[in-house]
Amino acid sequence: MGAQNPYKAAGIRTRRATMNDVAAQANVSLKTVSRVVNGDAGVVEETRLRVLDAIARLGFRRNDSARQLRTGRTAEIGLLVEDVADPFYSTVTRAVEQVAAGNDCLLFTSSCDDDPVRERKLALTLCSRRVDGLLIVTAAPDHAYLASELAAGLPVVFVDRPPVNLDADAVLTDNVGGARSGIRHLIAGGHRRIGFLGDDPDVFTAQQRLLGYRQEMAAHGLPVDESWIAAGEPAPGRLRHNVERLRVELDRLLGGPAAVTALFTGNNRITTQVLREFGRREDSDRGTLRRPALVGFDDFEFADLVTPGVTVVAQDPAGLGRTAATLLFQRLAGLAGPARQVVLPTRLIVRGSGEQPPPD
Amino acid sequence: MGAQNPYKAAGIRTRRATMNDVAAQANVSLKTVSRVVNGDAGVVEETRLRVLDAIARLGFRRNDSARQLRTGRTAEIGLLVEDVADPFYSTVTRAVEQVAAGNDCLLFTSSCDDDPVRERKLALTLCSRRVDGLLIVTAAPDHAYLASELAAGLPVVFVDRPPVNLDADAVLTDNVGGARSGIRHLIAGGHRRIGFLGDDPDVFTAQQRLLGYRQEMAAHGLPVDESWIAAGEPAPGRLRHNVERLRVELDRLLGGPAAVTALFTGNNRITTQVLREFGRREDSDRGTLRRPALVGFDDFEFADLVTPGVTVVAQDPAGLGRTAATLLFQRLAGLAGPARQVVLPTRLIVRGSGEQPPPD
DNA sequence: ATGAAAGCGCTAACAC
DNA sequence: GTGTTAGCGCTTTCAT
Repeated sequence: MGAQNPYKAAGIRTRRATMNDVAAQANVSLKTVSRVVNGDAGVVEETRLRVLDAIARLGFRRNDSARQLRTGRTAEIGLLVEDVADPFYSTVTRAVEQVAAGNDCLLFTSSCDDDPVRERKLALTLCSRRVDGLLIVTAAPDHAYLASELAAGLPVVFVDRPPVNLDADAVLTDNVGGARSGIRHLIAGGHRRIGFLGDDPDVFTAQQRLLGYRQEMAAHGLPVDESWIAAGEPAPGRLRHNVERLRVELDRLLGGPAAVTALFTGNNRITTQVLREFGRREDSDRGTLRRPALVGFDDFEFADLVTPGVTVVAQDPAGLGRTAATLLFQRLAGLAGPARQVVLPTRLIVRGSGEQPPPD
Repeated sequence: MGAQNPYKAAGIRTRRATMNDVAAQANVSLKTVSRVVNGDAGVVEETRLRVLDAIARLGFRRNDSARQLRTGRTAEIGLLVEDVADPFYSTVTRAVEQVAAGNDCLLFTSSCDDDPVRERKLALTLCSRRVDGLLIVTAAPDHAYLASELAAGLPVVFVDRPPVNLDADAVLTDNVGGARSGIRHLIAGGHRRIGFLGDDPDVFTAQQRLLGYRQEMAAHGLPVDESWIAAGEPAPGRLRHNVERLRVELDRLLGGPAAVTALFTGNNRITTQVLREFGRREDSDRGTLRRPALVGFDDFEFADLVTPGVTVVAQDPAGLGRTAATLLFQRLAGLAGPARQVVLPTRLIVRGSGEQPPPD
C-alpha cells in the first residue's frame, strides 16, 4: 500500500523479468527455469523451490509471444459475428467460449456489423496473429481470400451461414425446414393468406427462410401473392434495422382488403419489432385491432412473457456455437478429410400467438 | 477449385512464408520487405511492387507473434465478464469492442461465471499473453495478485465492481443512488411496505442496492421489516440463478398479513423471473391475484413489451464499457496519476408496473 | 533508398 | 537432473 501512483507515465513501462533473470537469481540455467515454469518432469524439488522463489521475487511471468513464436501455436482462436450484443450471437459466443476454455484456448471476438470489408480485415488480422483456428458468421459475398490460409493449414469453420467460393466446414440451422414447419403450423390453423416479413435475400438465412415459406405454401397448393412478402432491401433498408420501413411494410400487409390473416417473421429482431408495433397500435386503437396470428423464426428470452406468448421456430444458437467450435478443435486435433456441413434442426414452440384462428 | 481435401491431416501444417522468403523471391533485403509490409516510407515504387508481387505469390502474412516479441506491444486487450450471454454483459462487451477497434486493438473476451479462481487464472493468462491492458468485471474478493502486473505498467480498469486491496481505476454505476430513486418513486406512489428481492451482499452491486433501499426508507422515516428483504445466499443460492429459491422468497414477501404492496428487484434476471412467476400465478388464479407494484434495477429489452410495462432504474451498460475502455486507452496513451473512480448515473424509466397504487 | 547484424524471450534438440 | 546451443520471424540500429 505505497503512496506511489499506480499508473506510470507514458513509456515508463518497467522491464519485465525474463527466464534468464530468473535463472541468474536462482543460480540455475535458463532451461531449468523453463522446465519449472512448464511443469516438466525432471527437476529435483529443491531446485524447483529455488526457481519458484526467484520467480515470485522477480514477479516473473512467461512471455507467451516468445513461446508462440517458437512453438508455432498460440492457443488462441478467433470468432467473428455480426454483433455480440445481439442475444443470438452472444449465445453463440458463450458456447464457443466454453469449448475454447475446455481446450485451454483463449478467444478473440469481434463484431463486423455485417460489413464484408470489416470482416475481411478482421479475419486477416487474426491470421496475422496466428490464431490456431477461425470461426466466422459471415456477411461477405465471397471467401476466396481465405483459401491461402486454409491451404496453409488454418482450420476455418463457418457458423450459421455457409462459405462462398471456398471449400470449408459449415455448421448451419435448417432454415428451410424450420420456416416450413412454421408455415405448416399456420396453415393447419386454417390460415391461407400468410404474410412473410423477413430480411433481404443478401442474407443467406433470410433467403432460405423465404424459400421455405414458398415451398410449404406450394406443397399445400396455396397461391402466394407477392404483395404478402416484405423482404426489405440490402444494408440500411433491412427490416431488422429499419423500424420505419418495417412499419410501412406491416401497414401494407395488414391493411386493405387483401390483408393477410397471419404473419411469419424471419428473425428475432423483426419479431420483437412487430410486437412493439402491435402494442403501439392497440394503445391508440383502444382494442379494436385484431392481431393477426404470428409465428417468428428464432426464439427469444421474453417470448413467453408477453401476452399472448409468441409461437416460434426455435433455433439452437448454443448448439451452433458448440458444434462449430468442437469441429474446429477436431480439425486442430488432426481430423482430415473433405469439408463437412452440419445442419441443426429447429423446434416449433407453441405459445399462443400462432394459434389465433383466421377471422370468420 | 481443386479436388484436394481442404483440411490437412495432423501436423501437416505447411510452413508459411517469412519475410526472408519474400526477400529472396523479390531480390531485396529482409528490411525492405519489412518496410513494404509496414507501409514505411523510403521504398521506391518499383521495388515496392516487386515485393508486393512476391508477397502475393508466396501467400505471405506477417507473423505478429514475432512482431510482438520484438516491439513489446500486442495491440490486444482482455475483457473478463461474468457471462457474455447475459444482455448486460454482452452490451458492455460490444461497447468495449468498439473502442478497441477504434484503437486498432483486438479483444480477448472470457466469461468467468463469477468464479474467482477462474477469473484469476484467466487474468494471469492474459498477462502472459502480454495484453496491453485489462478490463475486469470482477467476482473476486481480492485483487492483490494483480499488483505486480500493475507495477510492471499494465493498465487495469475495473468495470461495474471496484477492486479490493488494489489501487486501480474503476468505472461503476451509481447503485446506491439508483436504488434510492426507485424506492423514492414507490414511496411517492403511496407505498410503505416495500419488499426487496436482490442477491447476496457478496456481490458488490447487490450490496450497494440494498444499502440504497435502506437509506431511502430511512430518509422517509419508514421502518423496514427485515422479513421484507430477500437477499439470497452466496453462489448457488443466488436468487438470480435459483428459481426455486426465488419462488419461495416471493411467496414469503407477498403472502400473509405482513405482505408487501410493492417490490423492488435488484437486477434484470430477478426482475424477469418475478414477471414469469406473476404470469404463472395469474394463469392458475384466474385473475384473482393482484400484482404488487414493481420497480426493477436495470433495464431490459422487453420491459416495454409486457403488460404493464416494467418501470426500471436503468443503468448504462454501453456507457460502462465505453468509459472503461476509453480510460484504459488513455492510460495506454500515457495518462499518469492516481487511480480514478468514475460513477455513472442511473435513470428512472416509468412504464406502469411501478405506478400501481397500494390496495385500499 | 537499401542492407547487415543483433537480439526480443522463449523452446527444441541434444549434450553431459 | 541439468546445461548449451541454435533459432523461431520479426524490428531496431546503424551502415552504406
